[in-house]
Formats: sequence, C-alpha cells, structure tokens
Amino acid sequence: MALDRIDVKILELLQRDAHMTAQAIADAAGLSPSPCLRRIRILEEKGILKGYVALVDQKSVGLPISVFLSVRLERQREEELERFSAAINRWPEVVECYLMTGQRDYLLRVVVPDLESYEAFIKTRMSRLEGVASIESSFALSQVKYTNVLPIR
Amino acid sequence: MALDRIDVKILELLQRDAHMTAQAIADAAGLSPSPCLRRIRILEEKGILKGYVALVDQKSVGLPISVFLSVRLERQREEELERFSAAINRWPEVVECYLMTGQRDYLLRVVVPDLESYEAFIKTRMSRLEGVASIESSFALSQVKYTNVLPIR
DNA sequence: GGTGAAATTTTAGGTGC
DNA sequence: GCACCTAAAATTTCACC
Repeated sequence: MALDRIDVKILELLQRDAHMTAQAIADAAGLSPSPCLRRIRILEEKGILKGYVALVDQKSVGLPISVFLSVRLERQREEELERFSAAINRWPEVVECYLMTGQRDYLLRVVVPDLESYEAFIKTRMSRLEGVASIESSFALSQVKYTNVLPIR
Repeated sequence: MALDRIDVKILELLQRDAHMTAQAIADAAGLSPSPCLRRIRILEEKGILKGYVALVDQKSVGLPISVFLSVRLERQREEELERFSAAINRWPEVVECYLMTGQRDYLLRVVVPDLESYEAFIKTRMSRLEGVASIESSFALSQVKYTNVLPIR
C-alpha cells in the first residue's frame, strides 16, 4: 500500500467531507486536480476507500436509543460463529458487531426507536437464535462522540 | 419532521451510496430529479442528513485494532462529565463514546495500530485524566458488522 | 505530476397538471 | 407538490506534455 503524506491528507479530507470537489482537495493537499483524482481512484481500487455514504442523524429519524449487548455463545465452533454472524448481518437494528476476547463472545450495538422495540428485538430475534448462552444489555444515555475519521499515521 | 415513504427511500439510498446521481436516486425512489433534489436539500437543512463522508478500511491503513473501554468516573458531576467529554473529543484514537447506564459511566471504542500504541494511549491520555476511577479494556478480534445505515421505519 | 479541452452531471428556472 | 423541459454552471475525465 505505502501511503505518502498526500494520500493521508486526501483520506483525511474525504473522511470529513466526501462532497469536496477534486479542485478543493487538490488545493488542500498541495497538488493539481488531475493527479489528485488519479490518487483517489487508486485508493478506491485498492479498497482503502471503501465507499461514500451519507450520515443520518439518529434522533431526527426517531431512533434515539443505542443499546449495547454482550453476547456469549454456548459453543465457539466455527459453525456457531458463522450462524451468528449471518443472522446479525441480516438484522438492520444491529449496526455494529465485534468478536471479542475475554468474558463475552460478541459486542453488539443495536439501534431502536424505543424500549418496546428493543423488547421486540430481543424476543423475536435474539432469543430465537440457537446457541446463545447469555445476553447482557446496557443502554446508552447519549452519544458523546461518533466519527468515521480514523487516526491514520 | 414527518418523513414520507419517498424521504425514507432517499435516506436509505444515500446512506448506502452517497455518489448516486440525482437521476438514479429519483428513478429508484419513483419521482423525477428536480423534486428529488429539493427533498434532499430540505433533509440537509433540517439536519437529518448530517453530511457526506468517505469510509476508509481500517486494516488497509494499518489500524487493525479496536479496543472497547469501560470507564467509571469518581464523581458524575456535570463538571467532570464535561471535562471527560472535551478530552475524548480531542483524541483522534477515540472514534466512539457513549454515556451509559449501569455499572460504568462511559463506553469507548479506541482505534490503534498495535498493542504498543494502545499502551501509549492508556499511559499518556487516559491515565493522565483526572477523576477517572477505573478503566476496563476488551479487545475486538474482528469486526463482524459495521454500518452507518440506520433502521429507519 | 501538470495542462487543457470534451463530456457528463448537477443545478436552477419556468410551465402545466 | 410533482412532472417535464430547457439552459447554464460546475465537475469529472482523459487525452497529451
């Protein structure tokens, strides 16, 4: 891969605002639009730039609640892990999921409009999954920080 | 706010791909480009569409490790919460932070290139913060799911 | 990596339904 | 409030240096 200063600068700018024009990015990165756009295409082809997305405000669309779930499975065989992964990837309420070290197997962030919906999520989704040993929920009172900008370098 | 079907559809499309042309969005949402773009502008003005960003692959840029920190403060006075919030918002390694109910006060996701950097983060950042009672770290082995797409409706 | 022109797209305005 | 059309402005794209 080998990213130089200019690549890092481009990634930083695009992570903050994907609607910047090639001209503006070029100016900020210290080169002209064409090579700038060429670098961006290369970063896209290499998969370093995964995509461009719009960010939606959770509260504004009636989804104020984030719940974190610690999940333990009964067995950690590949088959079990695969089944769990496939399931949560189908469920739109689950926006993040990590395979963890330590006490629990998975950490999930689930987004719901209210507690009733959360109950429904647990009852109709999680509890019907086979192989789940335990679930522990903690509720987020507020989002103190949320960014897609990675600390590159 | 009152989002209708078309608004929800537009938000869904833009959350997946912000580079869609107004024409393509209009086609998929079942209307013509002009009113489609008008709706998008309104969603932006209302703050429902918070912005457009590029997503960067964590591993590709040498940041394979996500660590989750459970943090408890000694006191939960507004002053303490403010100071903590201000600090973590300054630190680029912290990509997510939630104020939580229950045992801990905060849940953080920290992104680092290696364990050495994580140690440095704990030593030079977290441990120098006043008012922190305890920190508990768990490591993510892999990211099973990560999406910005919210389950609207 | 830079320059410049062509092609596509975005954006705004105006009319009728 | 939307569809449709038109036109101008801006941006991306791709030649070549």
